[in-house]
Amino acid sequence: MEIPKTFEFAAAEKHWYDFWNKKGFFRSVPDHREPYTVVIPPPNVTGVLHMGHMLNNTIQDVLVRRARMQGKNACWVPGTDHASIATEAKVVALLKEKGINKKDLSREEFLKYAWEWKEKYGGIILEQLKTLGASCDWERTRFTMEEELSESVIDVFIDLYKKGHIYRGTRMVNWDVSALTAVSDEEVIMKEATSKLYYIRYKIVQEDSFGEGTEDEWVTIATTRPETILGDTALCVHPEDERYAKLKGKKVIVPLVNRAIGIIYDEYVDKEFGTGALKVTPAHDRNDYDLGKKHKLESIDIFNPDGTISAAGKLYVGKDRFAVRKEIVKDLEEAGHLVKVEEIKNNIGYSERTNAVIEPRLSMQWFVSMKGISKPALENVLNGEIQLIPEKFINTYRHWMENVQDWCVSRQLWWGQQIPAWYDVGGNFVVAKTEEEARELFKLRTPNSEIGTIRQDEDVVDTWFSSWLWPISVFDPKVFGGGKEYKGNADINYYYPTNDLVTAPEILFFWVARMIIAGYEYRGAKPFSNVYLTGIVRDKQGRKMSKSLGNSPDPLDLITKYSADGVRVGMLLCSPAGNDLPFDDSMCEQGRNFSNKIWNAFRLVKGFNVDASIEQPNVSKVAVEWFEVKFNQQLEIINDHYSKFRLSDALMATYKLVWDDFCAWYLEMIKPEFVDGKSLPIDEKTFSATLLFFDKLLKVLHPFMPFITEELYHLLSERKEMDAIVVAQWPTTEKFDEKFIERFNLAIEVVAQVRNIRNQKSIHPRELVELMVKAAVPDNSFDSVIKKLSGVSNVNYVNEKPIGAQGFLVKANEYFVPLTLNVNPEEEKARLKKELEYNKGFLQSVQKKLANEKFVANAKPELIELERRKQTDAESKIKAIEEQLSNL
RNA sequence: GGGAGCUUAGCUCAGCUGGUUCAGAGCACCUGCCUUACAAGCAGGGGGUCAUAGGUUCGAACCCUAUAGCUCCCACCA
Repeated sequence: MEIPKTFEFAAAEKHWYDFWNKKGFFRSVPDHREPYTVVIPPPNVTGVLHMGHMLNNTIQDVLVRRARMQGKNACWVPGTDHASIATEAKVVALLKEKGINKKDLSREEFLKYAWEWKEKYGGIILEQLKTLGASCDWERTRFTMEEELSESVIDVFIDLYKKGHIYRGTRMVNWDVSALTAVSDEEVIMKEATSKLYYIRYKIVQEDSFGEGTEDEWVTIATTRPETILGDTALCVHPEDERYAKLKGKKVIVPLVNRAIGIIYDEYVDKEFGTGALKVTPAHDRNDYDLGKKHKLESIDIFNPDGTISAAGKLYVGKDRFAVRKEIVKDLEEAGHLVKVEEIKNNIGYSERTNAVIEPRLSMQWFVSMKGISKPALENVLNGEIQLIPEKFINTYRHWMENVQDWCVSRQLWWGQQIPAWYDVGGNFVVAKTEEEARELFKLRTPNSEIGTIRQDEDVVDTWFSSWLWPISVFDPKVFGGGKEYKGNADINYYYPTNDLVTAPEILFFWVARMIIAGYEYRGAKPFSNVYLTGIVRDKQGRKMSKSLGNSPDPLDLITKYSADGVRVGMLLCSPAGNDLPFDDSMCEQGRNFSNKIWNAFRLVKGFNVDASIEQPNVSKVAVEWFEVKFNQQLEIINDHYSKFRLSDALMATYKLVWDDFCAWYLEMIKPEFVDGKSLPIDEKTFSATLLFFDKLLKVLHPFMPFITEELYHLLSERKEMDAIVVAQWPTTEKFDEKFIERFNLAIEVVAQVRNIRNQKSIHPRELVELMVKAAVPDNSFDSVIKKLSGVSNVNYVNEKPIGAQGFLVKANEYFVPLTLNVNPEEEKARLKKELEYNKGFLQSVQKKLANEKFVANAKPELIELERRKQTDAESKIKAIEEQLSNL
């Protein structure tokens, strides 16, 4: 049967994925083996696979597959995240298209739509991961908002509240005017922008006057947000600023609204910035808020939640803040209050989810107090209990943890876990799981009074407040079972702590840090031992791949075009941990070509005719011996790369082992000759050794290229029912003779040199040449190799340089290829002279080193010995070249 | 404004505690090859003042200092 020239991957990928799944190879249940556990960073349930996921999940799959082959009980838990803001926004938008306004729906109705939509479109991404080959235990698939997991979130909220780590308070929060919710500091993205700085003058009046200023005196302030003057309640200057000494005992009038406000003095003001005078709007600026608290100022909230001016603003009511900014500038100018406008660079916060400009807003929210509970999370990263890879992220992590701010966890949304707080009509609240429990708590508090209707807090918790439990709750949704005595179920006791977490550095604080915090709080142990932080996938121009730029290829298209194995290899080829990955299709092409190379090596081996009666030729014997050694040497290197999470390096070492060592050298050595239009048969010994090598190589390749390796594993030999490479044993390293490789490398160099001469002289591949060797200590062990691989008919050992031959040197040995034609003495002379010059220079530098007393005194003995050897080597080399030259 | 890191071949990156296993790899490039496993290939080859300037050392890509450029993180200058 004719085997196709290229690997037909599409059918094979589907076939083998189904096979693995059906046989339950990805399934993990606790047993006696050592566990190896990874929890997936749950993608957004509404998400679609993008290049970042591809990189991330390829890495996880490589780690998981290798661990599985190492005999560990590998468990990779998949799942999705409910992503409250993103999903709610999506559902709201979808409803809008249908002509339904969220405002017209009850919470229950809205949630019904949301769930319907989740059931229909959610989790597509998990299906897509299967095409990549992800070996997750799909029976363990979890969703952060499923009932059990939600319950654990509520339990944890209540528990933290009881412990005093959660509090409710009015704070200045980041308000997303588009999603109509508070967001945490981490969800605000600061971007530098060029803004206008408006200089606006306020009229000065006597303190006791009420607006009717008589003096024509002014004070000018600078602001980038002129619309907020509607909420001004003071003007602030530096206490030592003489320019404003005249303000003592005065007031100023807020333009347009004509409200008289007082002057406060505070060192917070930077005298150099603007005019040194600052308007204070406590309701709409974090600093102003602090000033307001300090100086007991009134706070006027001039905005509605959606960013329009509220009634309290008095003017422009109902209009959007940015429209008002334009309008008010015009009005101020007309009224003669606008002094000048400057351009400045400043930072503006945008919502991570909706990209709306964040509005600082005073509101009542729930917070997690971070200082106390985050302590072990910092300590255990600093002391190496949890490793960050690459290490450079430790600094960032520490900085964040040392300056950690309280975490605003309430969100004014419906999609998520509803905060378990209950209010009575008087606005008093208790934190309880159910209404009944809440009532009891109220009763305990005020035993004598009647509890009327109570209502639950409308808000939900931040998504990260649920996903920070992920490494625990996927195994034991009870998390802590409501008490300290809770020991956890069998799963969590077996799988926790997990081993490796693979994720993007962007969510180091959002998620990773918080999982560590929750891990120590609720399991008294780290959630994982290693955190592998991937880079960001960028396009050729270095831009981040994003939907809006349209510069991201569709991963599924890539898989169709280059095969899943090809794409996996492509992703991993140049992505050391923490390095950005400049993505290019050509990398996948390289991956695809590699899998084709492997396929063709298989075609060759499969085509061998075995003849048990023939003896093993010497060249094959040497080849087998050499590859045995080479494989062990390389496997050791590959294992070492893995242990350091250097996956690109592990892949490259594997790539070269297969392509160069196995295909280019080994197979070429053992390949039977071709005579009379037919390939000669191969001996039994060599053949079985080759199959064994191939088998080992496939295993080492498997984590990177699961599909083709499984296919070939079965094509290479008959396999039993449950014998599959996915669960095969990772090859063990055996002792090897490094010296043998060194000796063989000399033969490789001779082959390369002869080939070079053939190339230069355009000698046809089928035309054989002779090779003569002049060596002090002849070693003919590799003559058969040299003959076969460089088209040499005979290797002759001689004492004199032959006439009319082109020579080269390997170490101190001289080699000659006699050429009847084509030898140009002048060229040869020039070549030799150049080589002589180089060696003389080299010798000189070595001699200089050895003559240096300080070097001899300070350098290590081995090093000096090495230098001495170099010296004698160079000397004999020079002698040989000089002889050749004189002979010419 | 504070902090961290980076700068090595056309591109992407290795180069461990200073010493030819120190100037490397893959891709790209150039030159030959349609040699019955593979043209998605084979053989060979050319590319680098290791960002710049000083210093330490017998010896520096590696250590120190300064300079330039880039990247990221954190931060309430209106």
